[in-house]
Amino acid sequence: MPKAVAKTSKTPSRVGSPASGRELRARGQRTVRKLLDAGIDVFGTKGYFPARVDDIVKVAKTSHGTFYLYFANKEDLFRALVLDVTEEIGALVESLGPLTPDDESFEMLRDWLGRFADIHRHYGPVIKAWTEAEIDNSEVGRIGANVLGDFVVKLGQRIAKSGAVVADPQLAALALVAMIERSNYYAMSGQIGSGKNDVTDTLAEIAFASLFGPDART
Amino acid sequence: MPKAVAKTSKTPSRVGSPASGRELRARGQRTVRKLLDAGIDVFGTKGYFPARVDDIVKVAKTSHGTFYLYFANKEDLFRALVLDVTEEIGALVESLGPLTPDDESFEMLRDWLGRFADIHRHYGPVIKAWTEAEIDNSEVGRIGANVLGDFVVKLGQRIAKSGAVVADPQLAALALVAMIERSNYYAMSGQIGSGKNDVTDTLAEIAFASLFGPDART
Amino acid sequence: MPKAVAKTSKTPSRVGSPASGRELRARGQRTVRKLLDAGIDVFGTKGYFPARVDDIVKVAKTSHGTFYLYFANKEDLFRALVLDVTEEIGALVESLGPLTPDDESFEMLRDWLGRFADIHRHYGPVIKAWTEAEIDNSEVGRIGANVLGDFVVKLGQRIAKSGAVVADPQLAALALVAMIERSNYYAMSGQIGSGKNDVTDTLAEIAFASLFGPDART
Amino acid sequence: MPKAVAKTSKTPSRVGSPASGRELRARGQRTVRKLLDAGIDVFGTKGYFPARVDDIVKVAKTSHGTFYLYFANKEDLFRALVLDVTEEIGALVESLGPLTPDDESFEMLRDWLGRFADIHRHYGPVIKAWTEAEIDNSEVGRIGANVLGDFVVKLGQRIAKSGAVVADPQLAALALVAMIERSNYYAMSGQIGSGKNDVTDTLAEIAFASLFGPDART
DNA sequence: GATGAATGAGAATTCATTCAT
DNA sequence: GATGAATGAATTCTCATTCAT
Repeated sequence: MPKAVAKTSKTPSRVGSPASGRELRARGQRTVRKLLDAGIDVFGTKGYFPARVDDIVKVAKTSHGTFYLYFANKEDLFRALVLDVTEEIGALVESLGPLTPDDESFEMLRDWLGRFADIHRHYGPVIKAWTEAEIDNSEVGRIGANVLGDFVVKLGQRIAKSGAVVADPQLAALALVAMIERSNYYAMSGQIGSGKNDVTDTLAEIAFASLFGPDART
Repeated sequence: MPKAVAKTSKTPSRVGSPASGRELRARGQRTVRKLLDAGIDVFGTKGYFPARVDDIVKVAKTSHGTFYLYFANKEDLFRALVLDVTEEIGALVESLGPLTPDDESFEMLRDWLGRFADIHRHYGPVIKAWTEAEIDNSEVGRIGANVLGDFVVKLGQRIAKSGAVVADPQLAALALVAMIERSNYYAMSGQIGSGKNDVTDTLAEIAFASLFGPDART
Repeated sequence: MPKAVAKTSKTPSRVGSPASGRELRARGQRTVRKLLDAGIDVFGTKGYFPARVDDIVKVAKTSHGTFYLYFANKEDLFRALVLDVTEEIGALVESLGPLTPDDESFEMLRDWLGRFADIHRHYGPVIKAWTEAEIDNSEVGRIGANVLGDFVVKLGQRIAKSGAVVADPQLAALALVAMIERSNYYAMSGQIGSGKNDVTDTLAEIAFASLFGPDART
Repeated sequence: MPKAVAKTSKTPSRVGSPASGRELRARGQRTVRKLLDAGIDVFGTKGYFPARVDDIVKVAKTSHGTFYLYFANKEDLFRALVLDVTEEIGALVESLGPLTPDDESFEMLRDWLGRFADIHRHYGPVIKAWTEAEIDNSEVGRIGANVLGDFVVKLGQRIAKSGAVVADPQLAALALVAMIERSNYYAMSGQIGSGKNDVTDTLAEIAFASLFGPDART
């Protein structure tokens, strides 16, 4: 079983510019945490653009003034969140093992997809918003693209080495990543009745079958 | 090969509320068309939320006042566009033939995906924005969900009847639809170097292989 | 019984500037009439300021262009209406007979108030709007004030000559005019259940009693 | 003589929706007050419809943003003012004593009318605008009708009990209320040269005489 | 550290008026 | 004479950001 991912409220790796360089005491840390959590909440509920600083502030039960004490603006807070996801997913991607047409590899893939789903469930809102792409022309869009890009490249390599007969491993990887990401998105937004495990199983099944055929695992 | 879909400037099926009920003369029709096309353009360039009525008006080379003569607001114009796509995709979905483990069926599927890609290329911006989900809690989100929903159901039926061994045809269908939609999205937003045909081929390949194995077609 | 007043659709004494000086043929006259009637209607329903040229045009079943063919703007049409009422009321005021503490005079007063009510019923909307006073600093307000002013003066003279014991005949006249005008206004706007005759009777009664006491007519 | 009514700057009973629920500190209260006072001023000067939020804001020496911090829009501020007047007039109406054909009762009535005039002088603009009727179909119109309605009913009861010979006490009350309200209105809008006391005296005189005859008080 | 209040630039919307057919 | 369409100036309203306490 995958080690659960989300340390919901871990103090963020880096905080927005205004506070940068400043050492935060316990109280400050708590406030920042409240704001970040509120961000996940609000971005998830309304989406990136419709989200108002006011909404975040209300959910976090703080004031406007306080918000700008720790973040330069909405995007700044968002960036902080994105960096967190990026890190988590980056680590996950690195951990993807080789693909071979046997049961063991299938299990590995399924577990791995389960961990991906865990991340998605927690940071879903952020991923969704960031998928909304070119946000304000900012770097955020690019970061997102990079993460997915790394994912695609890694999976492409695994496919290439797997001996599976696919015309273009990179493109195949891209299609599979698209499938994995979107399916989890649908699952998260409650558009699917089925639970997480079913979805994960199906994704593993399809990905595996598309490479080695439906009969590769007994 | 299917004749490409988008008659960019076909008269829209339904026009926004303000103009509703009014019979439009040639001139009016031209203006509405200019606005709709400008909408596709601007939504594609900046995304739904950052798009300003002002941008649309500039591209359409009309005045602000004229815009509100035909549409109640940005969302109204967007809805008109969505209805168009919805119609096109709905028709396309209906035309999906049975899936069988032979070359002919594979060709059929690839052609069909090609047509999907055509629609996507033209209405991409709209689909993207609408996929970006429940815009403003409006009905638009729901419409989108329905269209994709129909797609999933139809594909699910085809899979169930195909004799392929999949645990849950509906879930599998959903994953494949997710893959198809997102891959085209990546392709459209230029995040992929490869051309349309490659992407379509790969999608057909994966979808087919996931059902019948990589060796089903000679 | 008073000769009813409203020749609803008589061609207006003077038409708005754009058409001024031009001789109107039958068709034109009909159009002007439709617009004036629509004006009464719309001003009555929504009030002067909230009334839109568009509303008037719709009620009159004409086009925007046509409106401006005959009137310089909303105020111009309104002015035309006001002139009509002004004329009617002016004539009525002139016809007010002497007040004496006898039955005959009471009858006369009641009839006279009945004729006032008739005018009010037909042109009520206009009077109401014009009472809204200083419309756009225009002359319209002043016209209205003048008409009421003439009314007050005339009644003041009648009171002064009547031998009634009132401290200040002019002020008393003003108070009575206020009463008469407003009561009819309430009656017109349907805020009173009672019919026209009751209201007229009551007004006559009060006005008479306030001058000669409740027992003056037996 | 009654102590004049209007504490121009009393804290308003209820504030517009946006601020609702929020507890206002001293500073905020002052701002709301400034806006309300500015409202009275501007509505008085230009009338309800021609008044621009911009005008109010300028008079109040605040910013646009601040206005919308406390009121949803022009109508909202207006409603707040109307509620204030409503309250004041409601209380006044309750305090009207019995009418009897003697000097004391006459004095009472005159004093009472004086207090009415005081309210009218201060809130005149508001009363005027609101009397201008059903503004935007909003509840405001109805509130106004209610207040005047209460007034009419109360006065009607007093008349019925007074033993005066009037055909229909309710209608008579209505006519008198119409007279009182309108006369004060004329007085306020400077259309009358005479001072407040003269007007009040005349109103008392007429009302009294219409019930008991000109000779009821010595 | 924290907060309520204030601000103003930018976006949306309305509507009287003009124009081409 | 009549009309549908176009226009843009004037207004309303929103919301990120700053400020004083």
